[in-house]
Amino acid sequence: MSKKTTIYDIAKKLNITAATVSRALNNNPKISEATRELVLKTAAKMNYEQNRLAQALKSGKSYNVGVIVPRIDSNFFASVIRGIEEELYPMGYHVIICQTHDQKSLELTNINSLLNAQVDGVIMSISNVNDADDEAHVIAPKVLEDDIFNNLIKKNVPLIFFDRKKDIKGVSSVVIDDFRGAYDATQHLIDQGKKRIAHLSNNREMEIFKNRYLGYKQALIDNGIEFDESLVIECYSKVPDGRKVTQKLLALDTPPDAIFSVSDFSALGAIKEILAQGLRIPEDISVVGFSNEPFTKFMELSITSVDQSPTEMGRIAAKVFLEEVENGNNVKSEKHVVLSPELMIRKSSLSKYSAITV
Amino acid sequence: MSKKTTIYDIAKKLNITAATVSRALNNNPKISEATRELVLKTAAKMNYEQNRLAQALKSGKSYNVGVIVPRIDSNFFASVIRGIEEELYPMGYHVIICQTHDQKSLELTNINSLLNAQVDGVIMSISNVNDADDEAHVIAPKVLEDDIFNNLIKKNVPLIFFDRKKDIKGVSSVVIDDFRGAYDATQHLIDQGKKRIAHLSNNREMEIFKNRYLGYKQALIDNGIEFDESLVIECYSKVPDGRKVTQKLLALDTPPDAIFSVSDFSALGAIKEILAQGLRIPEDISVVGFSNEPFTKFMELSITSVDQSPTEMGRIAAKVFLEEVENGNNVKSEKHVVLSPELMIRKSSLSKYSAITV
DNA sequence: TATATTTATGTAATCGATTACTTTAAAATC
DNA sequence: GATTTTAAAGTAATCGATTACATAAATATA
Repeated sequence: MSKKTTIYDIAKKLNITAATVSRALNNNPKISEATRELVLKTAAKMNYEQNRLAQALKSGKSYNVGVIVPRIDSNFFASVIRGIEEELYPMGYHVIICQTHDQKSLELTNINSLLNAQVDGVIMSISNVNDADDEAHVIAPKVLEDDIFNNLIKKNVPLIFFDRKKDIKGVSSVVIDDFRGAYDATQHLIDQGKKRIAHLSNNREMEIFKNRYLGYKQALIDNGIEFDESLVIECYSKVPDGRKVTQKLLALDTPPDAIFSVSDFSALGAIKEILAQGLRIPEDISVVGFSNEPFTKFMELSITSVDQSPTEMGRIAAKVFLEEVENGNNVKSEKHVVLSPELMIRKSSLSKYSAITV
Repeated sequence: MSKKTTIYDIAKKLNITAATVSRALNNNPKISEATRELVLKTAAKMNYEQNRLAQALKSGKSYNVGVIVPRIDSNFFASVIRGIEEELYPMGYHVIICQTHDQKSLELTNINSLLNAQVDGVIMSISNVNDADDEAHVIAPKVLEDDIFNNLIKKNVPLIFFDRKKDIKGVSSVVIDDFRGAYDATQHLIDQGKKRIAHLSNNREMEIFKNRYLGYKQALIDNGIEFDESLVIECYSKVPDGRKVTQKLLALDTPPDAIFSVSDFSALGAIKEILAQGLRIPEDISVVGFSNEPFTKFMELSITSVDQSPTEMGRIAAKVFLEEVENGNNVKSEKHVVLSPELMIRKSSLSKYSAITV
């Protein structure tokens, strides 16, 4: 009952060979119109469906693409994935999604596992280095940070970074202009009359966080505001972490009058702490986040944030992948796409009468 | 350079046959310890990696499992997926995630596409019927609602529903006790002194929404409160929709003093509308949501909600799948797991001095 | 020592689809 | 009518791994 029909079944029924059936199904020109129609009709009648595994084995292409993200439970990554899917599904590709939960060890495991599954490419946002990694060392003692990706590159499997990238020869990337996003956010705070702007950063070995830091710094300098290193604190992009470090900032002799965070989640933590201490937002302290997560808009006290057009980012990453696949083994030319960020101005930073973006 | 080593390469190098190599790699007992070690060492040296496509073709198992959800951009579904992954990854399975965005047409497309990819099973939460579906009719004119799943069942591909299920012979499911979750939430509101409790429902052709509705109703009856149909409104599980229908509720001659919503998102919409109209929460109106999305805890005005232990739900769904796979073609015995919900009491419904859960 | 029994390996088919190469038959050309 | 060209279909190898069956070599038993 559940045995699947193969081209051999069709061939037998029609008294022709499997080769002919295959040609008919693949629109091969070397076949008569009559047999093609006959095969097509019979195939439909017999409920034939191509076995993609066999096809994949023969062609060396699995039509599966791996997508590795820190977590899918964030609007940003979910939206990027949606963009990727929108672009790849119509081309016959499937997307295998892997989460690293920001653990390097899982990143390694995932890549090997995808490689093993014969994916035709990997689109990923790299993880923050923050696990003890003991386990990883047991599993793969000698694998260094860069070897993870070299493994992919050696096998000629297209790799595309988005958002959290790394400069690796031959690897393309799609990011937003983080420097500008941070610059604009900081400039906005200055425009609102803020003078002592703190910065919730994150691991600055990662380009996105380094660039946001630099954009923030440059905006201060360009406005003649002294840069104060003590107002820059690193913390994970989580609510409790944001809250914890804000506590420290508020305990300073001269606490900040604004906070620009690299993450909406730590920005939310900051807000909770500020309100808990009985301070007013934005009158006493303004807050700006990054990523434009939906909750920033939902909050009663809506949060100003930098939009990264994630769906667009995903679509473009997918397009770059498709280009590389078509290029095949040709000399791989890196492609680097930089999208423009957009500041969404909301209540958490709007001191005056200006308009709210959304 | 990038040609992958196969067992034939290893065989040639060692002057043995591929069969022997295969046996050595698969821990087949019919082989000498000496050759096994030799093969293993050589394989490692030659960077051998098994081609899963070939293996899949031979065994008829792809070691891919499809997971279909309305959207991944919700903590609930993302957590279920995480649970599934935690259980399946160690067993060598990969998870292909598909989103339907609550469109039946996409549900159909996804299932066919997964079938085509030779997945070993499908774990899914069905979609709400809410698209015009014109496109779907063009693509697959005659496919009726139930045929979608029959297609899977006929091919003997294990299907497991979670959360949003449907009663289909031979199909297992993992859900929470929605009736109880709703009953507990409503009872809680009554305990807080509320007497006129509205209910934001959703398409009650779906079991989960029907059961939540029934639980709500039963709690009223058990407490001697008259059930008022005009206080029950259906709306999509989205913020703007929740807000819209709340507007109607507040415009009633006798507006409600509490709202129990089947969704945290529509609950949030309700809260926005209530506050916008200058009413107080929970003094004037209490609000309880469903799903325990993280934002319900994050809000300054935290939202009472029903937790569905999504990670657990995912793990169990995966386990049920594994059981069915092991059972193979044996008579399939349906398995129906029902998890217990937990009411998380927070500010949005806490009139008195009782304790907040989290 | 001859025979029976293990043990280790080889041979070849299989999973389903594709494709270079060949063959057959029909149509075109001289 | 004989020969060349073209169209359509067949043959068989291939992708990489697995495995039932066959065989050879080593060991145990009589």
